[in-house]
Amino acid sequence: MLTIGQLAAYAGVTVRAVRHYHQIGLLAEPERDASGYRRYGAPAVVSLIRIRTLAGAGVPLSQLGEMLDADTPAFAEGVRRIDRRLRDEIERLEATRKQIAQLAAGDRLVLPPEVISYLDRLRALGLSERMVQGERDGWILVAARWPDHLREIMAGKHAQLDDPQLVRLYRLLSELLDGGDESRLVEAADLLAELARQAYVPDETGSGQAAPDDMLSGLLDALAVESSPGAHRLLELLRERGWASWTRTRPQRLDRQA
Amino acid sequence: MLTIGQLAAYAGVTVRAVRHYHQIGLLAEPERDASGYRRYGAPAVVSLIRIRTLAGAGVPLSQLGEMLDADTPAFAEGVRRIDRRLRDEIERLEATRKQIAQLAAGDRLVLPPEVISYLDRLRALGLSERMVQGERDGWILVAARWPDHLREIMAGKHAQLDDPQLVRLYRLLSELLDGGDESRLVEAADLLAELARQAYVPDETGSGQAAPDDMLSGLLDALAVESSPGAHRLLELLRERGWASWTRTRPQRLDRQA
DNA sequence: TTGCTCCTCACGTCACGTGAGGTGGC
DNA sequence: TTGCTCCTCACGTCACGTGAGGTGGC
Repeated sequence: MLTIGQLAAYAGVTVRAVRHYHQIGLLAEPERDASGYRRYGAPAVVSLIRIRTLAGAGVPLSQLGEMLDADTPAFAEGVRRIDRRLRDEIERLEATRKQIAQLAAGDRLVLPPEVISYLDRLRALGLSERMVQGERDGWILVAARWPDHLREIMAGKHAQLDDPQLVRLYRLLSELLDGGDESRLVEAADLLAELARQAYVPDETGSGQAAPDDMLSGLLDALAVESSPGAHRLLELLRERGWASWTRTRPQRLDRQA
Repeated sequence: MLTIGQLAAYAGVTVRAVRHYHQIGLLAEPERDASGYRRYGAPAVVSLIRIRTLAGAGVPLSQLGEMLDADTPAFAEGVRRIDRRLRDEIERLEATRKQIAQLAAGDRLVLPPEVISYLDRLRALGLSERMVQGERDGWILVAARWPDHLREIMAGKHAQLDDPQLVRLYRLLSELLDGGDESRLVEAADLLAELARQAYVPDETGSGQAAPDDMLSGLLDALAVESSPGAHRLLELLRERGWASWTRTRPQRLDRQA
């Protein structure tokens, strides 16, 4: 017969863990010897190993009792569910490995060269430093969240700068950020509405569905609205022109005014 | 600027988690707006994503602060350590998947056929039912702990039954379990010592180093000593014949008397 | 006799979850 | 006005860890 220490060592757990399983009723309390010590037989070892195997697979102890009591088909179904979760968890850890590697390779989140050159191009177009910093913040967020998609998204962004209408819009937004007057606001709103009307947007990122645009654009919009004084007014003007909500219909456009 | 809810949603965490990171000083408290609401900028998003990436890799929050503050080489070293742990964890989960599959495939720990046939052979040799049940318990333990090695170990065990000396030993131990007299004990001890002297043991399992023999034999010894009245006496007799400790020197032998 | 194992409370820990009770924004 | 978000305590949870104080086995 085994003491609790021998049992625990054999199953690779602590003595405290075994006592815990007794406490919550997962493992049956064995007989005691003359000194009040618990004495275990072979079946206890088997039970404990089954408990550890399932718990090691991530099954909560509270659900584990049911599984052990389940009949064969129910048990098999439980095993399938556990196996799916294990596969998901392994996938998650593989993805985490890549992310961690990116953290190290990216020299602690300095932006990749394609973003740097993009920002340089914006500067060369005469946009204000404030506008460029807003852009920079946005791209840091994208790089942190979707490092794998950054390259293709940037390719689209670079191509976009070849469109004179968009360049004009950027310049307007930049001036507005620096406190441009009402006439600029109206011009920007007209341009925005026109671009929206042309359905210019779908190809704008050059990446189609690559990035989860909704959340990102919502985020950047939120950052933009609070940081620029004219943003609320611009939104109003846009509404007058028939675009109830910029974020929902054309999320990529107003990101640019951060 | 972002509210705590937007920040949390973007990083894929709960609002409570963000507050928790503030509480323990992992994430800097941002400015508050007129209503006392926390307002976050882009850098907070980046910090939060880094925290989540590392925490998702299993780094304890208490160590995470150091990592974020570390300089580049120290950070790189930390990343390597994390990556090793991630690989280990993935390996562990893969192994767990196999174990779980065994649990289901083994129809809830019914013994595999090669063990059943082995036990049948023991019965055919005239061993008592008590002896066979002891063997059964032992093999259940082996099957639960080293399912992958069971097949090769059993092959060795089957071969072993072709040795008349070992069969003789088994019969003696079986009789002793059922209350055999002193003369049987002496005979068994002589036979054990002789088998040990012949260095018969190293090939006994037929599997070399396949199973972690020490722990298993220690366990089975413990189960055996308590369950059979003659075990202590047999150990004494064995000591008289120059075998100070059966478990240490020839662990495979006395397993058989369970 | 010393050191190790065992026993039972019972509080601590880690990373949040979950109301409790109240205020602010659309 | 209603519903949703935000705020601060503060207790709860999960799976044990960790002494506290005492007894038993070699």
